[in-house]
Amino acid sequence: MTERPRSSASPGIPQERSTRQKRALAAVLDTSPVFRSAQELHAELQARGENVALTTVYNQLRALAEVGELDSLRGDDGETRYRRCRTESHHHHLVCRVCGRTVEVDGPEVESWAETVAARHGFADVAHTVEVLGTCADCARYG
Amino acid sequence: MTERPRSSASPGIPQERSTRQKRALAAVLDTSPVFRSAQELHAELQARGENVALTTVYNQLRALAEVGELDSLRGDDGETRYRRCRTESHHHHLVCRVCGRTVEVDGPEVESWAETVAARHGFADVAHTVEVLGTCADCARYG
DNA sequence: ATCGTTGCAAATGTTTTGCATGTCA
DNA sequence: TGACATGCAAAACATTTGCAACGAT
Repeated sequence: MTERPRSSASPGIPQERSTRQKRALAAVLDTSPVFRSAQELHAELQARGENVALTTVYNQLRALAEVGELDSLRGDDGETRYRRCRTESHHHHLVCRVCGRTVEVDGPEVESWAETVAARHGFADVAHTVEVLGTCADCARYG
Repeated sequence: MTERPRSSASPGIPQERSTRQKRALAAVLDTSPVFRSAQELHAELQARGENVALTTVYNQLRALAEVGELDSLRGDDGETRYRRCRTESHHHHLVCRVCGRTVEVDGPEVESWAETVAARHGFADVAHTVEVLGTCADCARYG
């Protein structure tokens, strides 16, 4: 296996390519403040007249989430929902169980509590998930 | 529709029945300190020589969790894991990502933080999920 | 004898994968 | 052109459901 330099790309590092489908999905995600499932996003694309295969939506969402460009959330119904990250820093979510509206919140108390609790039990490399679920003001009024 | 009193049961309230399968599953759950999936529990039953259909395991787990006898947890892999409740009161979990060991922890800070954050945004009927994931001392040493 | 329970088979629903074809660079 | 992306069809999973047979009370 004699190696030979490629023309203009580092070996092994795959190139991202811009496609209509990626752009369309990105556009939908950009205008979507709440978490949405692959199916919902796919439906939205259809509604916009963009034909993108469901498979592709899945593939993209997974890839984007892996790279950290999307926040993902697994619901009780088994669906994974995605949303574009807004804040760079670590944060948590306050989700309305009725309309799905999401507010990003941070919580120094929680961070330090998690650290403390973990340390007390000898745990290292600590990560944590915090989700607060409730009924937002609007939904409580009319729901 | 003339009504007539039944011999010994209130109408509409179903009776629980004790079966070999239920007992077997309960036994496994009793000796299981960590969260386990339906599949794992089913395998364990097989290993013990108890033939219980996977369907039944699923049915039971769902029923038990509904009644609040089991804590359930949805993992990133899409599997739901179950474990017998230990504490009556509200609590959270500190889970070792390597061996799955679980410690139950409580956190007044978190509770009040969740309340506060939700209230600040006008959310009602607040529930929250908190999970701390880390590597426990043993696994960190040898892992 | 009743009526909850079981468990097979089949359905459901989400997500992944194989692979031939399309397309950006 | 050539590597990555797409998308159909089908697989892979976890879980649920229909329903006939079973068994605890």
